[in-house]
Formats: sequence, C-alpha cells, structure tokens
Amino acid sequence: MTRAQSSQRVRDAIVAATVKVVARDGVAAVTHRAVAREAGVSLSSTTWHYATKADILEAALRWTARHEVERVAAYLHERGPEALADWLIEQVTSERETTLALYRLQIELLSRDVHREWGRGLQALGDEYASALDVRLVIAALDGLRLSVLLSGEDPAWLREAVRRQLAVLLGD
Amino acid sequence: MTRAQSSQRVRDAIVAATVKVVARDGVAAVTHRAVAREAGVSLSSTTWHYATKADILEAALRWTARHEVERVAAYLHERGPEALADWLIEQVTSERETTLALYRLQIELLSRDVHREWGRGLQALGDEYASALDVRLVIAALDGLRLSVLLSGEDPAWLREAVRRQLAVLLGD
DNA sequence: CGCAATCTAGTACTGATGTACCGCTTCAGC
DNA sequence: GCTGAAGCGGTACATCAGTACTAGATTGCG
Repeated sequence: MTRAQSSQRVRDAIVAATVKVVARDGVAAVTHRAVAREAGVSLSSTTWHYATKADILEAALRWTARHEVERVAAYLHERGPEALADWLIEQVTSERETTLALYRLQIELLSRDVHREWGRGLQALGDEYASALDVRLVIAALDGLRLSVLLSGEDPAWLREAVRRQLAVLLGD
Repeated sequence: MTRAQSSQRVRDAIVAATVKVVARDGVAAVTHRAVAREAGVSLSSTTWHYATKADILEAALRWTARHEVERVAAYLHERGPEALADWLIEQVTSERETTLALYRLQIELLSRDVHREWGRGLQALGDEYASALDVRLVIAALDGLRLSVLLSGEDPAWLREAVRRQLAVLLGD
C-alpha cells in the first residue's frame, strides 16, 4: 500500500470513528483522544490530520451529508420515489448511527456551507418529479418524519403509510 | 419575596441562561460555571439546584419543549390553523434562540420521556382538525421546514406558501 | 542511494471542568 | 423565639481537555 493510500485510510478511520462517537456519546464527547481510541490510532495521528476539534467535526459532517445524498440518490435511481419509505426505514434502523450523527453535527455546527451543498444535492434529486416547492415540502416532511422516529425510538413501519400519503397528495396528481 | 419564590427565580434564571448558552455556543459549552456566569449566580447555586450537568440540560429541554407546545397551542386557539405559518416564522426569527436550543437539546439528549410528552402535546392539538396520520404528517412537515430554515438562515417568507400548500392538501378537502 | 517531507508515537504543560466540602445567612415550622 | 434545613458564596482537588514539542519511522523523489 502506497503512503498516500495509507494516510487516506487513517483519515477515513478517524472520520468513521468520529461518527461513531457522535452517535454513541454525543458531539460533546468528541475529543482528539476519544476519536483516536475509537479509530485505533495514536493521538498524534488525529491532531496531525485534523488540528482542531472543529476540523474533525466538520470532516465528519461533510462525510455524513455526502453519504446521505448518495444513499437517497441510489434509492431513487434504482427504484423510484416509491422506495423513499424503504430508504427512510433504513435510515432509522441499520443506518441509525450515521443518521443520528448527521442531525447532531448539523444542528450543533450550523455550517451554512455544508447545509447549502447538502440541500442543493437533495433538491436536485426531486427536480424531475415535482415543482421546487413540492420537492422542498417532501424533503421537509421526510426529514421531520425521520427525526420523529429517531427521537421516539418507535417502530418505523407506519412510515410507509405516511410517505405514501405525502407523496400521493403532492406528486400523484 | 418569600423564600420559595426567590429560589424558584434562581432556578428559572439558570434554565434561561442554559437555553442562551446552548443556542449561542452549543450543548458542549454548557458547564456549571458558564451557566452561573450567564445567569449571574454563583457556581454553588447551579450545583445546588442541578447537581449534575445532565440535570441542567434536562431541565432546559423540558422547559423548551413545554414552551413550544404552549406557544403553538396559543396560536391555534386564538387564530386557527391558518396562523401556523406565522407561528413557524416567529419560531425561526424572534424565537430563534429557544427553537435552536430545543433541537440541540432534543437531539443531543435523546430523552424518550420528554419527546413522548412533547409529541403527545402537539398531537393533541391537531385532533380536531384531521386524522392522526395527517396530523403527524403536518407536524413532521412543519418541523422539517422549520429546521431547514433554521439551518440555512434564509428568509422565512416562503414558509407561508409551503404551509398553505401542506395544509390544503391534507386538511382542506 | 540519499534527503527532505510526511506521518506517527510519546510526553508534557496549561487551563478548564465536575464535584465535593466548609461555612455563613436566612427563612419555615414548631 | 429556636432550631434545623435550605440556599448560596468561596474554595479545593483530581481529572481531562487542547495543544505543543521532540524524536523516530517511512516513503516519495531526485
């Protein structure tokens, strides 16, 4: 393995470890030391690649935001809007950690840049289906539903019906 | 002023100060000392009324959650569903601090109890207008819209049109 | 082959934090 | 009125954080 690849691996491991720490113990628990422990690297590795705590958090936010757009894009592309419910359910079950970290980082960091980029990415995915306003409404509704299930911890099965209804009235006819 | 009233005032000041610190500097910045400074009380006052950091944060979350339900209940009671857009806009402008603190505390603390109570309070407000599912959809959509504006920092004027559309398709006919 | 730059490990220092403790003041109830 | 507890100010201590520093290892590159 080349040197550049190896150091990229360390960076990836640090970001992944940060996401884990954020999801498990909260943004406040993110320290160079905690991340280093979680990633299995030395303290110096974390401070070398991400000098300040803000650097680590921003890298983690960018990764989770990009990950989310890629994920929903894949669902839409492969299976169309009907798959959005499945995507939502995945987000609050198997992807729960990443989703929780995304919310925590977004709201704690308030990074306009990342949020704009992320919002544009999502918005673009809906262009072919409905008007800009309706797409925004769908995004907001799905976001609210996801957050609600994430916070309540309840069974996400009812999301299917909710998504069906929201899409029907806004996109259906 | 009686003793009980005076100490209640201190507790209120501590909670208000906590909300301010959370909104301004994030949940991570909440320390007994920072809250004491912000509230103008001594370190001992904060540790006396809220022994641990978790106690302070939970008190602040409970306050903001209750405040939100009271606020939207007042809007609905006085002016009906059409006023929801105004309420949303207030939430992201003059009440921005409290709203931001609510999100941060909710997502960082993941308190099922508070969230359940809060969710029930909101859900009950919609009982007379629509089915449980539609009420949930509206709550989720408004929540998502509010969060979106809060994070993007954009002009909230377009919320009126979005709320009108969401209410029309779900409640109107 | 050799050198500079990148990267990692270990450690140290300063400041801040959670929390406990001591004592003083003030009020509520008997 | 007395007394005990609530409330609050001040202080102290162990812990842990950010960050800097040094030294050594590894690799890209001329």
